[in-house]
Formats: sequence, C-alpha cells, structure tokens
Amino acid sequence: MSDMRQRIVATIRKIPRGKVSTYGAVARAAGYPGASRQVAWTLHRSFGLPWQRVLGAGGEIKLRGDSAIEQRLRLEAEGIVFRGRRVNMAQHEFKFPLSKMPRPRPKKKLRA
DNA sequence: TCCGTGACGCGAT
DNA sequence: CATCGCGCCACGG
Repeated sequence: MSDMRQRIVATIRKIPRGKVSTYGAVARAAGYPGASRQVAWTLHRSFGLPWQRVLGAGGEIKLRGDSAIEQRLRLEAEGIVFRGRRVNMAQHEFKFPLSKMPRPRPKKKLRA
C-alpha cells in the first residue's frame, strides 16, 4: 500500500461519529493538498472506513443513486442534519488537529 | 509512455 | 442555482 494511501486512510479514521469532513480537507490533513481525487479513490477501494463521513466541498454528497441515499441515511442516523441537499458544515465539520506527520516529499515533476 | 478515468475543487459565466 | 473549463493525481489498459 502506498504511503499516500496509508496517510489518507489514517486521516479518514480520525473523523468521529456525528462529524463529517470533505475530500479536500482530508487530503490537506493527510499532507497532500490538492489530492482530493485520491481521497475518493481510496474510499472507493478500502473497507472498514467511516466512508459516509466524507463529503464534497460545501457539504454535498458526491455519490450517485442508491449509494447516495445510503450515505444520507447513515449520516442522519449519526445525528447529522441536512439543509436541502447538503449538510450544515459550519455545524458538523470536523476540524483536524495539526498533524505531527512529516510532510511527504512533493511529487517530482518531469520536464521542468 | 501516452491516455482515459474518476465518490474532486473552484472560479467564471 | 446550473454548467463549463481547467487543474489536480494515482491507476490501469
């Protein structure tokens, strides 16, 4: 498993019941600002994670169909309140404490 | 190695 | 509020 994925998984596990976060926030907390797509990718292939607690920016569910319904039900079961199609982030967003994990090496870019 | 593919983010229209 | 475009990035064919 890549170091990136491990950090992302560890970060997602920190979101407590009754709180939510976003793909972008998880990516930043894990040390990979801008890697929101990898957070989604990781959620898509990992088991045992509180996946329902990760939302898109603005607190909207990014899943489609039945999965979206299930996510909403799971969150409401944790006490999360929706305002229309999104959750009130000001009230429910989990603030990640500053991590002590060393910053990962920025990805090397080819062809300066 | 190139290229398409996402459970994305954000500013512009 | 709905769409679009573009940047982002690991993966897999």
